[in-house]
Amino acid sequence: MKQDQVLATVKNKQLVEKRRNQMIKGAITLFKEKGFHRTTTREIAKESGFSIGTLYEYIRTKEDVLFLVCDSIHGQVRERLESAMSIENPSVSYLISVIKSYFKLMDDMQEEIVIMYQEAKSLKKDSREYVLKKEREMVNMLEHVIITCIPEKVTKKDAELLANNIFIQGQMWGFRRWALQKQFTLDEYIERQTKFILQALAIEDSASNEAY
Amino acid sequence: MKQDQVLATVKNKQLVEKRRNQMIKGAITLFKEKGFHRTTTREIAKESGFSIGTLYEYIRTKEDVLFLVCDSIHGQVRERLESAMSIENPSVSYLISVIKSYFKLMDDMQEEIVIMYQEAKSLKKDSREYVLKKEREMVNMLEHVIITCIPEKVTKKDAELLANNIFIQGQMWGFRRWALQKQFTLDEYIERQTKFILQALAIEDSASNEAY
Amino acid sequence: MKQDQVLATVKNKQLVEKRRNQMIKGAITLFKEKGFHRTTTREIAKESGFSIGTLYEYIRTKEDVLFLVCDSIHGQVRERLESAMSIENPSVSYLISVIKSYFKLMDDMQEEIVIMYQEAKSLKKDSREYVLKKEREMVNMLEHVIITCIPEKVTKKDAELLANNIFIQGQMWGFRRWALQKQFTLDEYIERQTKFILQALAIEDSASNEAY
Amino acid sequence: MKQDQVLATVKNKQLVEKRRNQMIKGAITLFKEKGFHRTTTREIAKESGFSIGTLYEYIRTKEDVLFLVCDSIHGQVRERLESAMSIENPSVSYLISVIKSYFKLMDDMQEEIVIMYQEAKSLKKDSREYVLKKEREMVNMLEHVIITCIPEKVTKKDAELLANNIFIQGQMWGFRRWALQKQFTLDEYIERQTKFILQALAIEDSASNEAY
DNA sequence: TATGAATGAGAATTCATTCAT
DNA sequence: GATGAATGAATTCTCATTCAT
Repeated sequence: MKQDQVLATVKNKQLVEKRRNQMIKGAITLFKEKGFHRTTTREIAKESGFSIGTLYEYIRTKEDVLFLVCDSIHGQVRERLESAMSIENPSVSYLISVIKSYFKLMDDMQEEIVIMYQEAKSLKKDSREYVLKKEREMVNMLEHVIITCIPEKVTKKDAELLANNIFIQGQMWGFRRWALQKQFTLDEYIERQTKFILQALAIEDSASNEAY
Repeated sequence: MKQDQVLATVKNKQLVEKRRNQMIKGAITLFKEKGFHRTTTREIAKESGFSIGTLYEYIRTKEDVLFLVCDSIHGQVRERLESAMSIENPSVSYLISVIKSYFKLMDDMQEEIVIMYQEAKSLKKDSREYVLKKEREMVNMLEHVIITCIPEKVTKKDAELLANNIFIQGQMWGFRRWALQKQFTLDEYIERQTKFILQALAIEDSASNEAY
Repeated sequence: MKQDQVLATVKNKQLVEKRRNQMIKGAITLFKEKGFHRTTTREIAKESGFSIGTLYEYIRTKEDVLFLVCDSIHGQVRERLESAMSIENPSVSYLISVIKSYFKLMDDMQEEIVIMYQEAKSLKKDSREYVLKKEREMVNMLEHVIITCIPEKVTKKDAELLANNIFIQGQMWGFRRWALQKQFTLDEYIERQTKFILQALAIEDSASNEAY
Repeated sequence: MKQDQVLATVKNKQLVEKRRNQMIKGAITLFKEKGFHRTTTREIAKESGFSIGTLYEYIRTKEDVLFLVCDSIHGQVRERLESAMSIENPSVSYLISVIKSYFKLMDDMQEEIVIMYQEAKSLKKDSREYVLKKEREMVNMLEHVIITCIPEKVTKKDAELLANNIFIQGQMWGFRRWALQKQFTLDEYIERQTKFILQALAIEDSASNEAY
């Protein structure tokens, strides 16, 4: 984990991890409410259950908190995505199930995703690139599934674009919830988006139906 | 235009419009560089070519600048989208041309779109809702084109989802440029996304090819 | 009148007087509401019925407005006090009637008096001294009445102190209205204060009763 | 003490009290010179011996400083008045001594009294009412002494008015010092005012003389 | 004379960060 | 390791005053 990019004064590794988790939890709660810029370090410290002095024993700057938050969110997303992908053999229905898992995951983590979207630009170059790299890895995971599941249906570039499309359609669910969640239930949304994807690839509906 | 939601001390309407345009231009330049929060009102005034005092003759609060910027961007997008849509009879190739225009538009306005995405949440409730309403209208325009061009191919809900997909795919081009613009030229991106869309609707490729 | 201490750009004397009267009227209205410091020159101009530019054709600084206001209030008080004093022969009942007139006057001008009390210290040295001199003149008028009406009852110093007492008892009526005006009607207040004054001078009550 | 109406960020109660006392001292010095509105928070901080940041750890707004100052002055006045009143049996000479103490007190605190008079109106409703209530209590203390010392000489209403008169005659000494302190020494002022009061109540001079 | 747009010094307040205890 | 008081640069916003038209 590249959490170590963020320097702590405290040496005890376990303690650092424990405190940072408190911090991330507290910060996410606050960032959801008021965003990064409108949240003060004092508030983060308080919400995390320790003093402002202690907060600064575990980070160097306020931006570090944002980085830890982004990193943590990515970690969670990745972990869950990996666990959804680890087992099965490549097949259309496996692809469908991965898409479904990903969309459900995005539903669970709506607010975290919104935070990342809106605040990541406040990271400074290095951290931002690190976060983007992580994101790219996730898109690559989707791309990989597409390629392995339906190799004869897509070119590399198709898969790439498709992976990006799926990726942001998942984010869109949370990001544009005020528009989408009025019109669709999550299952409906998943079903329809999946149908579009499969049809775009000229994959028979039957496969889709089976998967459900 | 609901620019009048923002109160000015200065009475001369023409002057207000002129100065606000200077202001919007200056602010966009700065917001592109450093975002809304990191830009100071003094910088905005300077970049706009007048003093801080003058700035505040034309707005009430810093947030007003953001609102004016968002409103202006929406206005531009809408105007160009309308001019791309006004003329022709509904047809598949017309649909294709609208999609193309929209994507090109999003390419032109990449940075403005990014600003809106990342900063609109800093608007307070009223303004935010106003901006969202404008956005919804634009999605509706796309939806309307879809429905009128290929009525027999889509249900209302299909059209709705599709319009949202197209909408964010356009934004994605700017938003995820670091990923996409390495892999695709704009034309390639348009062509491939269009292909996916048409195939998803089981519309013959020929139509697509014709349009190009 | 020493209004000429305040310089105007405009030369036409009549116009200057007219505009200044508008100005004083407007300013008093506003000062009553929010005090001198919380009132802006723009508000004064607006309330007076002309533009900020015009305002500054008739004064040099904001403080000038305050001076004009204080001067005007004093002028009014003095004028009314003089008219209450001009006619009669000295006598106890004349003294009583002057006291009564003065208290009634203070009742009429409560708010103006409060303004003067609270804001005069914002005048700069010169103006403040001028205003204080005017005030002293008014106390002198009361003192003069006392001395001429009851020469055998008071020494010079007694009269002086008494005049001051009466002067501030009149102001107190407006100044401490939240306390006094709950407990006393104006007439009652006048009657009781008069009684105290006369008794302090060992003047028979009969005189007081006659006067009423 | 209702100093707690003013919120501090700092938790240590003793420190809060210490710093606020520094602050009140500094503020009074400055308010005497230039009044509340012309004094900046930075000046207050500097005069108090700490930084502007520290100042704001102990208050929320500039107005809080004014409230603290008024509250403190009232506290001092009350304390001294109470200590002047606590001991003796009711009697005319006791009344005389209380009046004397009060006038001496007003002499000592002239400038503070002037501050309160001129600036209290800048407090917002809640605080202003709180301050007025305190003032009323002080008048009540005087009234109580009057009633207990010379019950057969005054009605309730007489006592009430008298207490108000004494109260403002004390304030007048500082408030109109430019007029009074040229003509009278403090002792002379006290003696003469006392004489007027007693005569107004038809109390023999002998009592007055005894008391001196 | 009248107007009102422009100016910028100045004010209150915030908040990330440090450091002595 | 933990605390929280202290700091002051930075920020938003105001408003008296000027001056070209």
